[in-house]
Amino acid sequence: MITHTEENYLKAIYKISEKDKKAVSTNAISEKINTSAASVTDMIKRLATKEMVNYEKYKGVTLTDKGNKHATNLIRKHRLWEVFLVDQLKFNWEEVHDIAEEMEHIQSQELVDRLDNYLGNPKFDPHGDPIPNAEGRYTLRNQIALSEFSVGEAGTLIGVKVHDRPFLEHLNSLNIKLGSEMSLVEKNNYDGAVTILLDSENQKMLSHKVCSNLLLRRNH
Amino acid sequence: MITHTEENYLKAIYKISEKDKKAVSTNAISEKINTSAASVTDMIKRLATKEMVNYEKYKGVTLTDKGNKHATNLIRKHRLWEVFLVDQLKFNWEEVHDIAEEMEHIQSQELVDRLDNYLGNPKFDPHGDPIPNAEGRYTLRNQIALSEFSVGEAGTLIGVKVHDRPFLEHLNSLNIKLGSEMSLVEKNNYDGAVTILLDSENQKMLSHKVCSNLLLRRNH
DNA sequence: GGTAAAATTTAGATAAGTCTAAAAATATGT
DNA sequence: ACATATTTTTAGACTTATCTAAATTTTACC
Ligand SMILES: [Mn+2]
Ligand SMILES: [Mn+2]
Ligand SMILES: [Mn+2]
Ligand SMILES: [Mn+2]
Repeated sequence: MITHTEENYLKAIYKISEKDKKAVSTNAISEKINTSAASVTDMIKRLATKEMVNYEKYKGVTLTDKGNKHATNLIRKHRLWEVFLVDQLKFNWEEVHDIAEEMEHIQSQELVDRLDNYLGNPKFDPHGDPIPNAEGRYTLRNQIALSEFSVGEAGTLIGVKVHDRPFLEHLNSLNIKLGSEMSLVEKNNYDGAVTILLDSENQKMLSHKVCSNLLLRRNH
Repeated sequence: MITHTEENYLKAIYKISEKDKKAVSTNAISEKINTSAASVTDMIKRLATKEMVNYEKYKGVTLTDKGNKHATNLIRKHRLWEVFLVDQLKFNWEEVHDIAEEMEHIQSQELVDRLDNYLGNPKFDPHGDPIPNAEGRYTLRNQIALSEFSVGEAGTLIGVKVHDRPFLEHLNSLNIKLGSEMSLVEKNNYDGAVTILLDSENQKMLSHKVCSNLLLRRNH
C-alpha cells in the first residue's frame, strides 16, 4: 500500500533524476513539490522503509527498482488520461495536466490497461511526451529545440519542453500545435528571436524563450 | 475545500437518509463506512462547522442544502464513471463499483459535464440506478421486486437492489441482466423460491433472496 | 586547511483522521 | 418509574503529513 502523497514524491524523484542521473537532493524535491526540506526528509525515510528509494543521510536519494516501476506506472497513467481527455473529451492541451494529476492515482491496473487499449495504445501524450507501455518501455525520438535550428532548416513540432498554461495558451494564439510544420526564415543574433514560416502559410515572430521550448523533428 | 474522507461521510449520510427520511444516527454511519462511532462523532462535528450537515448532540444528523448538493454530485460522478467503465471499457457490472468509488472524487466539474455528454447523457447506471443531471434531478421509475409478482405476470429487469459482487456474479451465471424479460411460472409458498421463464427461452429456479433483489418493470 | 555559506537533518508542534476505553445521555421493559 | 441496555459522546492516544526553528553536516572558497 502506497499513499497518494507518497506517489507524488516518487514521481517528483523520477522527474528530477530524468534530467540528471545522480542522486536527487532533498532541496530539489522540496522545490519541485513545494514543501519544506524538513518534510521531504521525513517522507524520504518513510519511502526508504517501504523500499521505494535508496537513502543515505546527506547523500540524496535514488529510486529502487520497485520505486522506479511504480513511478513509471504513474507517468503512464498520467499521460494516458491526458490522451483520453484531449482525444475523447475534447479538452485543450493546456487544460488536462491538473485533472490528470488526480486521475493518475486511481489504483486499478486493469483500468489502465483497458484504457490504453481503448485509446489505441498511443505512444505519445498531447504534449508529445512518450507514454510507457505496460512493461514500462517507451519510445525516444530525436528532437531538437527550434532555437538550435539554422536559417533555412524546416521541421515538425513533436513536443514542448514546458507544459504551463500561459505557454500553451500563447502557442494556441499563434496557431502552433503538435504536427505544425515550420521553417526558419530569419534569426536575430542580438536576442535570439526568429521569424518562421508556419505550415507554408504565415510568417510569425517568436521570442528566444518560445523557440527554446519548442521541440521539433527535422524534415528529411 | 472538502476532503476525500469528508466526501465519503456525506455520501454515506445521503444513502442512509434515502431509505429513511429522519435524522441519521451515528451508529448507522459507523456501520456503513466501517469506522468507530467515536470517529463518526468527530467527523460530524467537522462537517457541521463546514455547514454540510445539521447536527444536534445525541439527535443525529441531516444534510444541509449545501451537503445534499455535494452528495448528489458525488452520486452523479460515481454512476457516470460506472457507465463509462461498462459501456466504453467493457468492464462487467460487478467490476465497476470499487473503481468508481475512487473516480467519484476527481474534482473537475468540467470533466463531469463533458463525460456526461460523451456518454450521451445516460439516465441510468449499469445497475439501473438513476443518474442525477447537472441540476441534481433524476428519473424515478415504477419498479417492483420479482418477489412481489404473482404467477403469470411478466416483467423486464430494470434494476438490482444490492450491488455486491457475489450477487451480480450469480446473476451472470444465470444469464440474467438488465433488460432480461421474465415471467413468473410458479411460486413456492413454503420458502418463496420461484420458477421463471427467462427471455421466453429457459426456465430457471430462483431463491426468495434473489427474487427480492431483482427490480422489474411490469410488461404492459 | 579552516571558516563561512549552503544544504540537510533533528526537534518539537499542529491538523486530519482514526482507534479504544470510559462517561454520559437516551431508550426500553417490566 | 426506575433499573438496565443501548447509543452517543468525550478523553486520551496514535499515524500521516505538514510546518518552523535549531542543530548538524557538507561544500565552497580564500
Ligand atoms: Mn501532464
Ligand atoms: Mn503531458
Ligand atoms: Mn456503485
Ligand atoms: Mn451503480
